[in-house]
Amino acid sequence: MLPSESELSTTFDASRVTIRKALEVLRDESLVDARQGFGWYVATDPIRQPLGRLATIEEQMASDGIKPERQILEFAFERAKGRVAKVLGNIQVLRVKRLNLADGEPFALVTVWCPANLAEHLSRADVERSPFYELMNIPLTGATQTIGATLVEGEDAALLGVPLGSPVLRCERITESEGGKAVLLSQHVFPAHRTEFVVDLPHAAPSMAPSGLRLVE
Amino acid sequence: MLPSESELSTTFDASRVTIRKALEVLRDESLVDARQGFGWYVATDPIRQPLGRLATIEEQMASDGIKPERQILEFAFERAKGRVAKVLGNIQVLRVKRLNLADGEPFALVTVWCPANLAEHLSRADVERSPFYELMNIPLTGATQTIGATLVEGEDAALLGVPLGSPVLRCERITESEGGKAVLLSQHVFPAHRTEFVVDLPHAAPSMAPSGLRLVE
DNA sequence: CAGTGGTCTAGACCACTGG
DNA sequence: CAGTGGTCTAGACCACTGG
Repeated sequence: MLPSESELSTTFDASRVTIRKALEVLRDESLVDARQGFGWYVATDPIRQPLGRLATIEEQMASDGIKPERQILEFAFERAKGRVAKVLGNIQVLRVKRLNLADGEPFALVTVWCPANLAEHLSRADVERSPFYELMNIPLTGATQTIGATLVEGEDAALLGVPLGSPVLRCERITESEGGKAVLLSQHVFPAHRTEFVVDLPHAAPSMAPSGLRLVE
Repeated sequence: MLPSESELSTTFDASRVTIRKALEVLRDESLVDARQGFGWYVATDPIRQPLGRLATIEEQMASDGIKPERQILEFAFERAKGRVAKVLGNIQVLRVKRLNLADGEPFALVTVWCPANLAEHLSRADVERSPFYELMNIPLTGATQTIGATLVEGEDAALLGVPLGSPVLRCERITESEGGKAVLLSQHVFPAHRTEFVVDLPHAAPSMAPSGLRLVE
């Protein structure tokens, strides 16, 4: 259950009309629902539930008062090759390369590959506005992620605003849909001086952005 | 134009908020639209007006009982170069390469370039579903087109289903917005055995698909 | 019964359009 | 500049849920 509209009104210092407007937006997205005389409650939405509810690095940032931003660097449909073809199959994919910013500072360089047939509805503005896993029209059931460290190479250094050869965390995540089918492959590069992982779960952290990642200082 | 919200409010003896709610329902149905400081008006798809009203090759086909289809081959944001940079400027552009089909048979190979800032709202599905000029959020005021003939090269032959070295019509169109600013560059390749141009206008045919083009037999 | 969401009102301030 | 839509507020009445 959510707090009542009146409570939310006082909590957020907004009129009840404005609170309702916000709630109705969420209802349009099937995230919440209401019954007259009963109240608002979280909707049991099968699609986004599994992954969407979990804390992402960006939600963490938001709750810390840090403003997360995305900046799309590349957005292209192309044929999968190499590692991507191995994971997603030898098919057409959408590749999105983006820079994640925290308070205007780059903190992650992310490339996401998605089978083209699952990405045809996506615009460049879509992926700039929302995390990828909020945009998928299929249920995401889990993900596995590997974490490593390397020295930053080439243009990645410039994009992240760190010297060439700086240490970075390098992650790969494979996100799966029902039946264990891989539907997203992503690679993430984090400057090591700004970020560290906090891994405290035995099972893989199932969110698009590493849920165990934390900004330091 | 509709009466203003205030007028409607007094006319129907309802508060402005209620009037707005009703209008927003109609807007969701694309029946009306509004511009701040201007007013509410019946939605006649003003975007598509200037060019969209003109007969396109696809409308001609439809009226002939031929089923037009588009098949997107490439959809990528990239830096303009060469001819594209010369026409649109040295900027990021969206490049879309597509195959146009008539009753399942390829009849045109089209590449369209559009400045990225005018294309951020477009998905691959969008450009597959609709002609480009219906998707632009700015008024299109005109276009100039050149028509030539060459021999088909490389993969274009396979895509069009014609032998290597077959004759093709090769067109380039520059579509402009207000102030004569070029906002679309497109190149079209038509197998000569299936198509011919019918040019009967002194001024350039201002539609995305050549309005003077006709399928033969 | 007290508390809830559903609906509505009158009024306000703002950014914006067009003359 | 007066008029517009976009957004917000404080307050009201109602039908409804659940104890």
